[in-house]
Amino acid sequence: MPGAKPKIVMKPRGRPRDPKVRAAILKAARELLDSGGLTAVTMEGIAARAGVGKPTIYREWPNAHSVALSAFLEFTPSDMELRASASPIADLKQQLRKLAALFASRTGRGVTALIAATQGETELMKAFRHHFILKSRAEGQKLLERAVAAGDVRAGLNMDVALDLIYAPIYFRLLIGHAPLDSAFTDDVIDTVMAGLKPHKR
Amino acid sequence: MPGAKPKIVMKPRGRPRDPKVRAAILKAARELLDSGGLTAVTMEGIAARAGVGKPTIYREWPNAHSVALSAFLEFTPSDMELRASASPIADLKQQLRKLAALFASRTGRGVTALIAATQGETELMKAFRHHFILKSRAEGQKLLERAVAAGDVRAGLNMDVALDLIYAPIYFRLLIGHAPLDSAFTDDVIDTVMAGLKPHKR
Amino acid sequence: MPGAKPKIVMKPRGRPRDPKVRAAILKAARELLDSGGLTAVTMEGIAARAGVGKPTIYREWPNAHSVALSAFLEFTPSDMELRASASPIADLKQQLRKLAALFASRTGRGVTALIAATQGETELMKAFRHHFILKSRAEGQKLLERAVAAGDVRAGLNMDVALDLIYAPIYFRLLIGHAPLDSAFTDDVIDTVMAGLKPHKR
Amino acid sequence: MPGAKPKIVMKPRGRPRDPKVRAAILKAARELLDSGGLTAVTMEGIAARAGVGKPTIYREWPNAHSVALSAFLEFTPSDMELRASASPIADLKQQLRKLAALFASRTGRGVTALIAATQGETELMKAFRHHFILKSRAEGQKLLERAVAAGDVRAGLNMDVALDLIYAPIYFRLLIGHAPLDSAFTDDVIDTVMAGLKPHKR
DNA sequence: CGGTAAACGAGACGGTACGTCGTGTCTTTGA
DNA sequence: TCAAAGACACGACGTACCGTCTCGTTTACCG
Repeated sequence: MPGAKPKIVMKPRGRPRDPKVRAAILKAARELLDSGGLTAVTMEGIAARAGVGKPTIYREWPNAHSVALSAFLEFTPSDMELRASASPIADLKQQLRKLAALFASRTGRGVTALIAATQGETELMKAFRHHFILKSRAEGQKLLERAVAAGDVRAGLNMDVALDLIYAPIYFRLLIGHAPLDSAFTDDVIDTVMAGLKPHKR
Repeated sequence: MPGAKPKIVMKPRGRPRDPKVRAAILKAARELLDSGGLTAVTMEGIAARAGVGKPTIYREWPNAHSVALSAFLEFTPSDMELRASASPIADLKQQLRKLAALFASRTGRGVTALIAATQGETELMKAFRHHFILKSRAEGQKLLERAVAAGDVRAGLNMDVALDLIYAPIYFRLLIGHAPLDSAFTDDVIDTVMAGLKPHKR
Repeated sequence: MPGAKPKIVMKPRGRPRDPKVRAAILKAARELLDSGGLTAVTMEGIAARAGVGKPTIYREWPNAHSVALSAFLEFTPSDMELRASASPIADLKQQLRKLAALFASRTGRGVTALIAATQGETELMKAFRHHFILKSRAEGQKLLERAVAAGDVRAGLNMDVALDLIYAPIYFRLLIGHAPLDSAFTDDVIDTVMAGLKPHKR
Repeated sequence: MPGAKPKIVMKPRGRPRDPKVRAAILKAARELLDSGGLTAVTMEGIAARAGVGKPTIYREWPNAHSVALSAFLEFTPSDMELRASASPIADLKQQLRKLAALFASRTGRGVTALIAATQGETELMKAFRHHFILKSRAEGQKLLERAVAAGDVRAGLNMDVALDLIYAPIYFRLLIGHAPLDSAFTDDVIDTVMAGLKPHKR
């Protein structure tokens, strides 16, 4: 698509933002999230820890939660580069394990709480959804399609529902905490989803 | 230790608590949660709206979130009295629809956010889990067992995982908001879980 | 006027204000004014030094300047109890000396700056004017009237102008600082005002 | 000192300063002082209103108050060109009227507050004192001396005190605001100072 | 029936964090 | 090399709630 998107550059006047400052802020936010949980992530705390003025933070983020989310997004490899193996189902299990590990981490736990605490349709929510939920689902969808092609999964399945069945349990256990979130569980999820609950016809 | 726990009644001296005050507090909390979301639920706000002193609230609840949760629990029929029909699967669908409706309501949405925002293992969390999650799961388990007995569901399934597959998607859509949470969806969840993803053997 | 002024008492509900807190705030304000001048008198500074929360101060005063003025008014004997001597003129000189000393002090200097910085007709200004300017003028007026009776001052003088001539130079020197403000000066002011600039008729 | 001070011209390299910029800054400062009082005069406000960068202002003035004072000095005829009449006393009255009018203006009121708020011996203070107070006093002194020569004023008067008596009341009324500052008042000041308070000997 | 103890409203209090504004210094690009 | 634009560290602003406390008042019960 050459020539498209004229990319209005709007050359920025004045002193450019210092990337080191941005990095310090994100680092501070992540450290606070890790050490003190969601409630420890305050604008004042971040500013103090990063050695930065509050207005500097407000210039880029509207509130402390945004900073924490940015930090999470920045520090986390959103494309969790799966080594495609022969079996799409095995790949799915691998992806689920990684996701679970990521969100079960200190920071991940905090971000999950953060997301949950964010009511309504905010920019924050959209960013998170795009970076993690949708990306995971897109990958998952590709894997499922490959599985369909390989004959491991039946055609004509309701893709949206199937994907929810796969990814929802992770967040569910994370939030409710009624049972552990480990790789045995995520593997079981895939197995059970694959097999269904109906008795096998024979 | 038979006969132990003599149940020291500790005859209550002084003025007894006024049940109307308690009701006013819960009412105020619920109204605030409905109208202004989670952030509107503050101790001061509740006290002002209920025409009550702050210490009166602190006498019974440790923080504003607890009050909101109490209000939700109090106002909500936790036993969602299912009319048992002939088909356990149909009953399951019915239960899921009710759950979805409950949590998709203004108040339910608020409580969900509240729960999500509650990090760590608090009394609040436990109460919520007991009243809603575990109760739903217990009912669901009974239904599944009946379905097994009826031959609709295969024996030997991993019950914990199966229940998570059933209930997780509701919270997932509620929290992430990537797709609507309606009865069509909850029905599809049951259907897909039942059928599994594998191609039907013939 | 018996029976008049029904004096609606409006019994104060809730916890009464702690006079010790009030005292601590005023003390802190005065110390700051003394040590760091007007710019050192900040709400945050006062709160920190008094070991008091900011809202506690805002409950009684609208801004830092008010606190400083209150402190000055509180700590200062506004009725500078003059020992009435035989000569009203001598009494006037004595009063002027005291006034000059009061406002030339560290705190007095600060308050003067404060007053000057207060543009417009604020409550603050009115309070200050009432406590110091008007009180001084009232005393001065009495002294002048006694002097008229004693034949030391001519009758029919423009009292307002005369009083301004007496009190203005103190503030003038204080604010402009073009020449020292000492008792020699204040005595000279009285002498010159008394004698006038015209050559003495003989 | 002939030949000395070779007047190192320091050939100005680069872009020369734009005199229009200076004017814009002073104009903005004066407008702000007029419209919003002393507190409205901020570096940021001036820069924004003048369409000028903050450093440009800091290059010439150390703080916002200085700019405001400069603006006042620049826009104001400091030599209030008195038409010398036959009577020095009448000239004095005329001068006092002009002074009062000048400082009673919106801007003048602001500058007065500014001066008063300036504690300590700053450059600002000195500049103001030199431009207005001392200049007025010098003129006044000349007039008084002429009056002495004319026999209207007694010789041997304490000149410093006399001048304070003349000029102080203007600032006093301006700052305290207990009574109006009009030409009737300034005329009365002169009259009363001239006549003194003592009864006329006969 | 009168004392006493707790509940209750009101609100003061020491705090913490909020989000904004102004300061004075700096580092860019553009003229 | 000056000017504009604006980033930056800093610090104070005034507000909102927090959770604790001290009041005076009300309402039961118990002696």
